[in-house]
Amino acid sequence: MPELAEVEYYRKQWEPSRGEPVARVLAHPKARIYRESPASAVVRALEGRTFLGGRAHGKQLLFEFSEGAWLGMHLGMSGRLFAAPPDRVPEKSDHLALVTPQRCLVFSDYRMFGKVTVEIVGPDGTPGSQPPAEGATPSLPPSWWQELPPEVLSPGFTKERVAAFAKRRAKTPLKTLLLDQRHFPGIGNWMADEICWRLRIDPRRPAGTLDESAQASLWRALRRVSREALRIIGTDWSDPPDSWLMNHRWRDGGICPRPKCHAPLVREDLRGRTTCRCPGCQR
DNA sequence: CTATTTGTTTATCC
DNA sequence: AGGATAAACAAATA
Repeated sequence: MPELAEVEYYRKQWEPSRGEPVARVLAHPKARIYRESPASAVVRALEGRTFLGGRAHGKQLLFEFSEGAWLGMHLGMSGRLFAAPPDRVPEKSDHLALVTPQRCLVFSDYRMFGKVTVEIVGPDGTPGSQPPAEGATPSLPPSWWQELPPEVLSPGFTKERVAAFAKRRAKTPLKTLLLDQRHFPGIGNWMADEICWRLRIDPRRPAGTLDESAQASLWRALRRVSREALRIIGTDWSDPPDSWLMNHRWRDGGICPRPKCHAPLVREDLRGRTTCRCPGCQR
């Protein structure tokens, strides 16, 4: 489910525990989310350390703990984060729970397309199993985090990057292009459809058919949708206004919300993903 | 019982 | 080499 705005919302759910010690870590050893870092390693790395807070980058999450411990996370299709009372009895899909004096921080993911990773990073940024010395400088994030592409709302995300990518993948449908996390981190299925719809461009259109002005429009629409989604959904999961395609895309018989269009929306498969478009205003 | 799902990775072919 | 494509992963919900 989660795209960049939902991921940001989930990140915030653990924030109230900033500064709290992790007394106990509950991890289901057989869960597929531990396919990279075994549950035992996650427990060992986090138990007894202090939770220092989290950050989001597109669909990626990174939580920091004292003494250079970092918990990486991807929510997959069905992952979600929430805070519960500290005496919570874990439910079936609660694959990871961090128990602090005040709360139980839960990662729940019934489909288990999500994953967690854990890494201990030395004060010089090198991965190491030894905790840094007392009074050491704060550790840097793991290298994989530092190598992520520029976020869509960051200065590094330029029109030129978008144009170059569209040119290189000229035959790829625009919607498929937008789902590429190496270039558009955090854009998922509904945001990609929303962006194409705002541009009035058919999501099946080859990316190479966009001229310079359409590429610039793409850059703007992508950033506007991201910014507004973060503001509306990322803060408290409010519903976007009905002027957005999103509120109409899943219902059978949905109608295009664009003023003076109101054509029936079409839902069909595009490269394996359900895609919603308006045949009336998207060309 | 069948179809569907807001995601990523991997294998395979070109 | 790198792009295109389909399948695999897994479980709840309609």
